[in-house]
Amino acid sequence: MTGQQDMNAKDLRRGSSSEAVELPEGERPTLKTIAFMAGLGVTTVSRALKDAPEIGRATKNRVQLIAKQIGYRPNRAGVRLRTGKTNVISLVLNAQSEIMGLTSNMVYGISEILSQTPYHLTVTPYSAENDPMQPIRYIVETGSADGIIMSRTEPDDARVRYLTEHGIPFATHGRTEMGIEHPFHDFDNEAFAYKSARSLLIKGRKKIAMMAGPTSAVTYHRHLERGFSRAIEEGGAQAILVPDIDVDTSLGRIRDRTEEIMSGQNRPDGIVCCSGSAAIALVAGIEAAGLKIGRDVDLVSKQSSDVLKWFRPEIIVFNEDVRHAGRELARAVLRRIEGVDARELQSLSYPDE
Amino acid sequence: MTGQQDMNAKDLRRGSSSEAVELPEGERPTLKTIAFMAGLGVTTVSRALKDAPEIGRATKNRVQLIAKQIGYRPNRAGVRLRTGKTNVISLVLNAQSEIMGLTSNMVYGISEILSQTPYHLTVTPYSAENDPMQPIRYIVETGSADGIIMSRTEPDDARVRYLTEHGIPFATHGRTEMGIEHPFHDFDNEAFAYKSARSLLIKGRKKIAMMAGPTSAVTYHRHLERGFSRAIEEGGAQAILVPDIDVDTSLGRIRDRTEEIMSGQNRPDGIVCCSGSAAIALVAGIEAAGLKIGRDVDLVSKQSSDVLKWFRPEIIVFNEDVRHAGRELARAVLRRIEGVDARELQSLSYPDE
DNA sequence: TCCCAAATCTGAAACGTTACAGGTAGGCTA
DNA sequence: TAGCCTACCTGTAACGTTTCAGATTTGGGA
Repeated sequence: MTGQQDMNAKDLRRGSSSEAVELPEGERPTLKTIAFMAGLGVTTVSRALKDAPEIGRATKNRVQLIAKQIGYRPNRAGVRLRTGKTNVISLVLNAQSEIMGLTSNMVYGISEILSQTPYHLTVTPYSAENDPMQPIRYIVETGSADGIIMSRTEPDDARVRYLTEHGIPFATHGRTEMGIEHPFHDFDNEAFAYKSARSLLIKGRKKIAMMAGPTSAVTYHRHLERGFSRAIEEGGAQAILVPDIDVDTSLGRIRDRTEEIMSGQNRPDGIVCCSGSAAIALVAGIEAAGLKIGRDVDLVSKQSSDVLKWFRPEIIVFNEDVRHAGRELARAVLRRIEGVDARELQSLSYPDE
Repeated sequence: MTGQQDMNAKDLRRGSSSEAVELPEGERPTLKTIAFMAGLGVTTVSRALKDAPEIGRATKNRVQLIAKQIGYRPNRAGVRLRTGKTNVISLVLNAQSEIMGLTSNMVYGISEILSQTPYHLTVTPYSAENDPMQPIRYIVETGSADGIIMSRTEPDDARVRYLTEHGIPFATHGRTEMGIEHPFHDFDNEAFAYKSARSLLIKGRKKIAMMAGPTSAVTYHRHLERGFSRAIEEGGAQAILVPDIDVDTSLGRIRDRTEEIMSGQNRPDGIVCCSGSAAIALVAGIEAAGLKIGRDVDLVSKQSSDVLKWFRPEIIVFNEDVRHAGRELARAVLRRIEGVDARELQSLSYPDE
């Protein structure tokens, strides 16, 4: 009864004030729309929708029902302006380093998780010429995301330091070595390199080379080297160093350089490669040198799509599930935003044959 | 002089009113900050920053200088709330159809253009199980983007119709056939199929098959068929139909099916393929059937990364520059948002050997 | 001298949301 | 009966921007 009277009183009050509230408006419904329909104040509606304790059970149910019925969705700009919360996760990527499907799978993995939340995903690539800090600084200065996911993590990563200092939630694809605990997901490249080298040793290969990550700059390069060296030492084999090409090198250059090396004196009889597309260029170089995979040399590669599986001649392949990495990273930033301790948001995935 | 006096008067007035404006605030500068510094009203500052005609030259210069000095950037939420303009372009993608680097290159191409504008890029993948309309509807209903870029365009595309009716700017990767003029960028798949088939005919191939786009659903499938048929007819060759596999088929299935076909009676001696990764699976199938590329059968493929260039055995390759497509599409939506006529925003790119 | 127009500038209101600081009604205690 | 607590609800202000409807000043013409 009282409620009903209130509502009428309110209608009148509203109607007489400047703007008349038309109910079946073609516009998007707002809190005001619901408030009018329910005969309540917008404050109450706002609280009812987020299950605040000071609102009665019955009212909550009624408000939530109306909201669902008319398809209410909070206006992001309103929320963002008022609270500063953007509901955006930003993926910061290096535009150069595209290891066959890496970016796409990462994006899809992240989206899988975000699609069940109010979060949107924005993608911010930066080119190699630019400072990797630039997009990060932009996001922080303009407050354009609640959390950041980034790759190409370095042992001493300026971005990690900066974001930690500013208290911005983030997760990295790859680990750091700077004594700062932060959320990450990493593929166990040490295990991959170890297993890869082992599989070559088992085939009787004795002079083994590795095509690693962007030299030393990126942390996983160190992991690869660690696993690789361990296997080499254990197997009493010889490591052949090829420091002048890495995953970032153009495929043409990789092919040419491989041909050179494979035509040289001390050529490897086994190669560990950590990128699917580079592997294809390697094969081209090897064959250009007149050698045959499986006979003169064996090749093990990591891949992040399943293309290499069908590649002939046969390459031993370990899979890195980047989509899974995307899911893990998304989950990690979200939970970090919720305040979960960074140490609980660190995960590793293992090479899968 | 007068200016100076005004400023003092204003400072005083402000200072005495409720909120004291502290200058060296650690917060992000807003219009109010500039207004205070310049001794002007926020309205004037807002107008001065966008070169409105009713503001004096001197004032504009002064305001713009201050803005630059203190690194002012408009608050997106404020603008969005007030004007409804999001400064967001949304890329809507099918998560399944990853034709080797397509997504990444598209994203990078778009970003290249957007990075010089106030626009951000959000990515919204949808899975094959879901209705392709769903993300589109979401964007329109929540007003979460000023423009949309989408791929997998169909001859009669519900999304195109919906967006056109709602007056939302968009650009498609691929053409429609529904009599609606809209911005698009397309790779000339007809020319590609024609040239590809021609190159096989020139090698003396007479029974030619094609691995086309997702059957008939997507427009470019028709273009491929048109170009293909034309070449076949002109060359008096025989087209071998393989309707049960297409680019969306899993690589494993493509390989197996290819082996079947190539082991059969009426096997093709030339194949046109429109996806790089599918080509690799094709080769696997061909070799599994005991045949040799270059001797028993020739293969022409489209590719969107340069991986196939180094693939052995040698495949004839035409390049589709998806990054360029991304740039074109981004430019198209932006100009469409500015109100440019759709017919001026339609472009085609040609196969490049 | 007065009036008008042009050139500049102005405050208030509004977009949709949440936080703050209450307000009211009803029931319970003393 | 008074006083107080609890449960529930409320209006106002604020986030930063742009739009609206003026306000003020200046210069010039009559």
